[in-house]
Amino acid sequence: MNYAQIVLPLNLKGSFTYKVPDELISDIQVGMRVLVPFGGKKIYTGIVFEIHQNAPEKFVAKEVIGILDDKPIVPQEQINFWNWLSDYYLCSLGEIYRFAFPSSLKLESETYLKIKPNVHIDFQNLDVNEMYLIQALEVRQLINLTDIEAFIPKKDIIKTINSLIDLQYIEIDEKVAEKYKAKEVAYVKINDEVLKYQNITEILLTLKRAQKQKDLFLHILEKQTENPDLPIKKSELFEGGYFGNSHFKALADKNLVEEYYLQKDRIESYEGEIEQIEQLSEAQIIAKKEIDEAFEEGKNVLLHGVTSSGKTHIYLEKIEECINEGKNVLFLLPEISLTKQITQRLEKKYGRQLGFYHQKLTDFERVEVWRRIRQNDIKILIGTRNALFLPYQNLGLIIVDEEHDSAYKPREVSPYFNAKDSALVFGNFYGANVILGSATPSVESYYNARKDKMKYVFLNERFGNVKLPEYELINFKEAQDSKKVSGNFSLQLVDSIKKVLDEKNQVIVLHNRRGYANVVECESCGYVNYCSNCDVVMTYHKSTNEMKCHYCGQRASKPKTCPKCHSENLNERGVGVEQIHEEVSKLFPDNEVDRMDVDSMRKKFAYEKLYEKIEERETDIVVGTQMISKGLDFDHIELVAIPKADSLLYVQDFRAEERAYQLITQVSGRAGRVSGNGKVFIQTYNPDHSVFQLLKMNEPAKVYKYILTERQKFHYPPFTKLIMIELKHRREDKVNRASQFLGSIFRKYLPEDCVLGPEKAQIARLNNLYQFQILLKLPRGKKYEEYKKLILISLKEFDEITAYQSIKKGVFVDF
DNA sequence: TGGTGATTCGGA
DNA sequence: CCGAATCACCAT
Repeated sequence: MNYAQIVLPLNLKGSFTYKVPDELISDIQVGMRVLVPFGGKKIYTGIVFEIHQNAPEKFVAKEVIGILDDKPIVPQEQINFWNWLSDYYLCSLGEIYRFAFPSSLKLESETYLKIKPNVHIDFQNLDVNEMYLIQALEVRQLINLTDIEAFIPKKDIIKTINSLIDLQYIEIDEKVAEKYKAKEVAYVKINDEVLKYQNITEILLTLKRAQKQKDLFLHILEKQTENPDLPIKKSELFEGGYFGNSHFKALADKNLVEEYYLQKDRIESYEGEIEQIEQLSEAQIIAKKEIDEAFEEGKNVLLHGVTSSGKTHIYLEKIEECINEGKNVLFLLPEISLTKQITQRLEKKYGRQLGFYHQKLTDFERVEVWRRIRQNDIKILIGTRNALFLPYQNLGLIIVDEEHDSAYKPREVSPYFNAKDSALVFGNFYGANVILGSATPSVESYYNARKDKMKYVFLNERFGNVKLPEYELINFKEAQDSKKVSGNFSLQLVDSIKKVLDEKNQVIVLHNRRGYANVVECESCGYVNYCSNCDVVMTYHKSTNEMKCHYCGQRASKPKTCPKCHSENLNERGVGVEQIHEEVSKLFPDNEVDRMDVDSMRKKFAYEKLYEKIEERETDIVVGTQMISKGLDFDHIELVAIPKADSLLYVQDFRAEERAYQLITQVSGRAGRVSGNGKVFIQTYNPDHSVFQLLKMNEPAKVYKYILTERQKFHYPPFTKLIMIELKHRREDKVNRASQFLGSIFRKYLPEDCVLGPEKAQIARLNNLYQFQILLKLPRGKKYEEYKKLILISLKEFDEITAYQSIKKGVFVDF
């Protein structure tokens, strides 16, 4: 007897055992998709993770229904990777599977209704809904459950179906249908027979009384002879409106031309010129050499290149080398909107061998990329974190660009994994080299590189030896005391900006807080507007004149009077980016000032439009949130201003300083990219703060040394490992008790100083769920593995308490 | 008391 | 995660 371990696309621990029927045993292989029944009568697409002969003892295994692939769709390297992810991040294989696969590849059975054969239906005794359903079934034979909603009220559906089943009139059926459909495009050509055996002049004679048909025939013939390998699109013929489909049809009826179909990629590839890469600078050559050496030793690389140092040049060289060795490349980016520069350059060089994979593709587009990767049709794949799950054949190089970016580990979607760290392991499974690149590496990566776990390669100069921007700290307290301020801007800053604008250059103003004012408060009774779903005050957005909750998205209109005491003295407190934008517009009325944040970029192509506006220098000042630190590589930005820099540091998070450093450095990098005269103004009440002082020195090593010392002092990563467990429930008392209990289990197994909490989460209630957190601070190395086993035991012990099963639990490794 | 919506539980 | 089973509550 043969059995298989199957992973199902459900959030369930581990894999499930199924019997492999004898007729399938010769075809089934690890990594293939199979159809299996699960639960009541549903059929799912599972992945074969193992084939063995051990009959289960505690239950009777169901049988595999069928195999969907003729060769494995998940390569062994991916299977290893999934197992590692599930083990390291304490998440289930099912979760990973659901995340990894486009849903068109995960077929699920759908429930259909049909009329039982040979029944006599007595319409007299049916109610209206039952009548509708029967009539619909008589017309359509099969009806999908969701379609019924169109003609029966939702609440009556179950009742209607059940009663008809009781009457033995209808039955339920499960069907699995292929979802993916190739897109087909019509092409035309001259009938082969015509070309071989007939005389063109004769044909033209027969067409002499149909001028348009004749013209069309000649048009197609001409195109075809001109370039026999280039298929002619049918739609192309009708462009300009001279020919119509009737002309074509007439020719086709005479068997002179024919129509054929080709499957078309949904994603258009670049088909323009192919270009060579530019020469590397001296510094780049040295850096590249160091990378080569590291790869020889089998080491991965952290490429720390200051802004505009031309990391991309080096990537391009390494990509080229890898391709020449016949291997493929995976290029990871934190988000797809940043692809512009890199893709433009790669497209010109590799054309059709380039593929994209990211969250914005439709499902069918994803499937097409899947197939092309599987057929080894794509040499370079540019993608976001979900591109780690494509079925690569022969991966030689992985590049993780902007490796510090937090988009590599979003907290909102499960499974919770960090794509940057995972890429290193993934590369290992494939025997591929990995480069992590950034102008501001994460402290963890920097530490690992310095500890020789990776090779540290530092590119300390901008390309073409352009000078790095200069930092200037403005003591805002002093400016205020000497009355040299206008709102949130010191006169010194205003003058500096003016100077840059006078030279027809551009300015960036960073203020990392959305909305207009943080809080609207009643002056007489102190009332503030809380979100009804979350324990969070709502932010005032002036542009849309509404209050928004930034966590659950709820909106409300702005109160004109205090809802509690009806006072009209409503006070706006806390400065948001909208307010800074308004201020800047007033300070520089003759200049064009634009705002860039998630709220103003919501409209379609808003980003593209603004990007172009800046590029064409129609915009003089861009005011924005952290968004402006990414991808805005323009030649004429000479000044970056951060009017309220302290707000970047006042965040309750041990990474606050790291983040502030990264954000300021990234946004500064936009200044003086060509001129080398870039200036960065940081307005602060604490000009002596270490982060600001260190930034000013422009010596990254000192910044990292400072942050690492702090981290070591307070036992934070990279010196310890953090695991955070979050419990959520609608009822506060229940989740409170549950987290106390879980905390006590942890304390039973782990040393006291490893367990912190439970505590109310910073946002105690989110979307009507109360949340509590337990933080585990664990030692690194061998001890960690030991402790992790104990954590697993603890979590299992907790799961066994039935009363707490309704509590939602999230486990975040490397929090 | 039966019907409805919410909660819990098992799945191979 | 999904559906079946069970539970809790309310109107009749």
